[in-house]
Amino acid sequence: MNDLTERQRILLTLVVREYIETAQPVGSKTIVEHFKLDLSSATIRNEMAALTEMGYLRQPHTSAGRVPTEEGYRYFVTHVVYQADLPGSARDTISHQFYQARQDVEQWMPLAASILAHHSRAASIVTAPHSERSYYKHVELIATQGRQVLMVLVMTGGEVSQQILTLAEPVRQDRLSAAADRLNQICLGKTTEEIAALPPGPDTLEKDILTLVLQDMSSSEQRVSGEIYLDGLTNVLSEPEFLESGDARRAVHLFEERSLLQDLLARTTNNATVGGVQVLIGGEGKWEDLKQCSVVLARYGIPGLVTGTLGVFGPMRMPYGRTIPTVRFMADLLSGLVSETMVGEENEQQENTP
Amino acid sequence: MNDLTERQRILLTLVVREYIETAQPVGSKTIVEHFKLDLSSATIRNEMAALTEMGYLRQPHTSAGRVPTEEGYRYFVTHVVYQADLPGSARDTISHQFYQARQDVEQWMPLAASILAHHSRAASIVTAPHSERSYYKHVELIATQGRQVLMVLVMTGGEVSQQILTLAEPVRQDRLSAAADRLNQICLGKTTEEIAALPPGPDTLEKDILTLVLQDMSSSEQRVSGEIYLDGLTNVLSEPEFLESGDARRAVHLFEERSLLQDLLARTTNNATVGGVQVLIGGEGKWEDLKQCSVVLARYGIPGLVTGTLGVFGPMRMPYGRTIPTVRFMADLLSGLVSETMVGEENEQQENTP
DNA sequence: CTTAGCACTCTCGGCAAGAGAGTGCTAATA
DNA sequence: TATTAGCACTCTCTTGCCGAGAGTGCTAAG
Repeated sequence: MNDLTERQRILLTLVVREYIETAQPVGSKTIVEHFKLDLSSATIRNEMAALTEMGYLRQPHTSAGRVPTEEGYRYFVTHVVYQADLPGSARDTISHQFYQARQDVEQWMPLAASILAHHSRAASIVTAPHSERSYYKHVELIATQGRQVLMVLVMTGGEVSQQILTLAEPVRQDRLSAAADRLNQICLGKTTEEIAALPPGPDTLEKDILTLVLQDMSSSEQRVSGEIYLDGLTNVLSEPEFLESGDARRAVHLFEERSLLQDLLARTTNNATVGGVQVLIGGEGKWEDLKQCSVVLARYGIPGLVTGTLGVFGPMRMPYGRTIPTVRFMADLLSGLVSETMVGEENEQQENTP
Repeated sequence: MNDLTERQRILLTLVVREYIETAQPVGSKTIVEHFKLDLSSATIRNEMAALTEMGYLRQPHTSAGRVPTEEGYRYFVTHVVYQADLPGSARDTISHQFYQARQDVEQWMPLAASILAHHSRAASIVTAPHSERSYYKHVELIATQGRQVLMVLVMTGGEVSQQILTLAEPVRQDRLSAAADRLNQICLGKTTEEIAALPPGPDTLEKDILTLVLQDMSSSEQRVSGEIYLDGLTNVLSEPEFLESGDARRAVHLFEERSLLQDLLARTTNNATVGGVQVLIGGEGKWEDLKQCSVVLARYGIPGLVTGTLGVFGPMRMPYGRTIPTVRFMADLLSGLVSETMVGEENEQQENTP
């Protein structure tokens, strides 16, 4: 693959850059004029023919300019922009936005999605951090009308889940509180297995609740990711390649169908690339719905403990030079937030100047 | 407005129905053939001319069939389908789906959105129930690394909010738990004002937390609605009127920009209609982005206490006959769920066979 | 190896012609 | 008086065609 001459590499880069910007097939003349090369258009044509031969460019029809192929984008991404860094000014803006929202944990994920969408001018996906193992922290029982009880379960790491429990007969709030207190003493910090192994107490109310707690914790462990946040769909829809063809619908469909999205995100777990950012170009033959699209993904968090995924989705003609560094930076930033917030077990104190 | 003859009403209904189904301007001949009327197309033409004169129909161009105007849809909605009922089979299906998810409170809203989207074949909006007044229920403090503390605040009704608190110096978990316990004893069931009026204690940690609690509770009170759930965007995007024109983008934009959405939803608060379902046709001159669209909205919950909004968004050419009853039914269903789950203060027990 | 020149190919916008759909009007009819 | 058949008219949509424009590939010369 690396059989490109220096000039061919430069040329390919120029074509990709130009096409990304204009969405028009780019011709030899355009290149010469636009970039003031000391070459004639005929030379460029020869080189372009070579690049086309090699599979990096293609022509929509005989007399049109060239358009990058998936291979062409791939070359561009891996050899040219992959190592690019986010400009300091952008880093500062983003950090600042997060600093302002630092208190409001619930804002983090939507904010991350919004920033990603805005900076990459495409659609963004962010999943909330998710623990592979759940540790019991606290349960709360709230009496509602009739025989129904609202259970709020807090797990270490701050994951909260709510369930409704219907009892055989009404129970007063004070008895519920007492039951919750006892469970909290018994279960604090325990894993699913440890709780399951506890000797069953005499109280049926407590047994019922424990069952529900276990169910909740294990279903949380079985989930692949935390909640999914999306933003910036409009950015994608306004791209020319989506305006007409029905591809837009297919792409949005992928976004709405959570199971498909999960499938896509799962990809990052197995298949990590240097620097953590992974670029899927044109669905890589696996996702029919992503034919004309690219996805830039990264994983964040503490590997093996709490992790999440974030990424950007857009047309194949995507400003990778800005998207990739942004995704990388956001992943680092969220990793930082997660490890600061992560609840260690009796971890040493650790100073952190803001 | 009611100056329509019986035959004109029927005809208008037929035209609207036909157009909703085919998305094509409907001509006099089509009507006669399709509905086997004992009239000639010439008669239909005369009546159509009259309806056009009155503003219920219009012609895209001289020699095309007729298309309903906004007025036409409005007539159709108020005089024809508004009172329609959801078929029993659909009611059963929906009830069943909710019954299966009854335990999982967190599933309710996404499920409602999904069902609405599916049954109305359009995009759906559901806001989580939201209390106008917050009552303190429980606070949970979780030590994380360094000087940061994760605070989980549970309010009556089951609203949960999370915040990060950065302390002047590290504090151990047991001290945090003690502080939380004290606050929970003092504040249980209190409103924002009552908590604000409490005499300040000596402990700075507790004071800090109380400040944050108050801030959280009042910001929750100031919000107009709970979290917003969307679904079924793809349904809308695949409608022919959105496939081409850039209107799709504008509509999706409305969906993404939460502030616009809030604005739209706020409408239902002031301006309720009989039966609770409100239909906005063509933006009603107020929302430029909704030019070609309609929105069917309803409010659910317990008025003055906990309420939420739900609705459907689609092209003006929407199957109102199915959408309106579905929205009404879902609103009733969610109202039921909310009032069952709602935490009364020492409310009497009340039997409820499932 | 580079470049000027040229024939060739393909798209796209404009234009005209014909088909098709649907209307409005008029005059005849029940 | 209400309905209907008939007909001329209008407008859109498709098709085919033409020429302009853009870009290429090839060849031959520098």
